[in-house]
Amino acid sequence: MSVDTAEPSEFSPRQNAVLEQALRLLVDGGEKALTTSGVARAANCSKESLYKWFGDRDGLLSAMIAYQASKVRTFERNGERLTAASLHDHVAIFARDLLEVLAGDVSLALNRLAIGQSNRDGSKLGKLLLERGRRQIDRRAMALIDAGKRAGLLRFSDADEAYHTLYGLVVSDLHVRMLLGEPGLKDTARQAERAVTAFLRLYGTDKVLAEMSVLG
Amino acid sequence: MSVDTAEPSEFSPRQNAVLEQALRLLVDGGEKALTTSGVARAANCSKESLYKWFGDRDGLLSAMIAYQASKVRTFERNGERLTAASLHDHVAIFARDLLEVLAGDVSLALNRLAIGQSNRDGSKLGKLLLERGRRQIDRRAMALIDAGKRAGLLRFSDADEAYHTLYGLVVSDLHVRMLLGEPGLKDTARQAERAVTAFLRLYGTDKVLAEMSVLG
DNA sequence: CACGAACCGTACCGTACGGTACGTATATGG
DNA sequence: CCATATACGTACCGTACGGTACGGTTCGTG
Repeated sequence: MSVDTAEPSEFSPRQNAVLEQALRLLVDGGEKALTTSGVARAANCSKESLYKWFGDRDGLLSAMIAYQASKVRTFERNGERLTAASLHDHVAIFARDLLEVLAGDVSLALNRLAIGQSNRDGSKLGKLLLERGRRQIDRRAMALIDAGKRAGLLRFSDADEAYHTLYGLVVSDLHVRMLLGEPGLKDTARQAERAVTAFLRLYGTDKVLAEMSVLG
Repeated sequence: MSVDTAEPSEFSPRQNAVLEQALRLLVDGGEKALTTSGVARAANCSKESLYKWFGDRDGLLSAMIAYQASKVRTFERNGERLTAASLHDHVAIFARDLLEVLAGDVSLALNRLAIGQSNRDGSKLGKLLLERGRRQIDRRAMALIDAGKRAGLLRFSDADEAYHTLYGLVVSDLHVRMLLGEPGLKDTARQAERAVTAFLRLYGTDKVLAEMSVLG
């Protein structure tokens, strides 16, 4: 297992600026618009530099994913003591954040890119996206539900199973629908609230369930 | 609202054979391998016929989706009286079928194709895929949970909400992971069973819950 | 049989992309 | 002030694709 040191800056500032422009091109026009000439033009750099820095086009794509992942930082959980109410709130916030991340322009564009290439390159980009992009949010969620269990508020045998249940309740088919381009999927608040209620009903201990029946 | 007459054969047999070959090319090599010349060669037809039948490349892609959707037929529900046990079984079967469909070679390839093009063509293919490919399975599920409600086994106010919850419980992030190329996601039986249990716990009436606590 | 429609195979065209090479400018260091 | 490195901009090359044109073949029909 490799050490998890997210290098402070995997690329030089100049290279970061180039990757930023590349992401912008990708978001605006899809993969077709992401040509090496286009990136060079948009970023005011030469194609020769592009190839020197990133090897080839696939290297550029990988670098874009790595760069974007390095930008997203999910704040660490503080060690406060959880109550039924605060657990509910934290899960709700997680749900909303998750939906917000998945619905982001850049996230959607990168997922589309990786999915489009996944049966050509042996899903190299897909693996990268899952590892670099999802680990953060996974860890945050796992820490949260683990804390809920330690506080006697959640009950489960397999934390991974519980997390995937939560994920499914929150996201449902929204991610794929957004990836397919379906518009007007912005009512995240209601969706998140429903998911939290269902999750707590499934995995909450009596303490939590009592609180819920009082409130709802 | 348009009449839902799935024409017995939207295309001629010859054209169906061509579309079959095109799907095979797409499944094997991804979008990059799906060239007009390649399709013509694989199907022993001329490019001229291709353009005559389908207009242009996008027309071919749309035709592939329509053709594949027309092949998938989900048997109608019979009107038998539901019991707690048979409801459980039917939902479990639905869950397994859903996962099996989503994990299919052709389904994954077409979803990847539509997603890859979704921010270029105004998500024309994505819309097509959702409308033609999902309506069948949606209707089947809605009919099932409606029957469960009429039999006094399920309780919910919004059938659409209940269905999306079931969908999320069954699929979780498996679909996107498969689209990204993650291998070894074949343990559908356990996943389906977990989803059914959770769904019935959320939406089952006392009748169902009693039965469940007896069984496990 | 003759005619025409549909179709096959191939050759062809324009374009656009990935990748490379070269000439020039800027800056850093001795 | 010179030398070296780095990077910019442009031009260039090979290739491969979408789309079109054309000659030859099959087949149904009057």
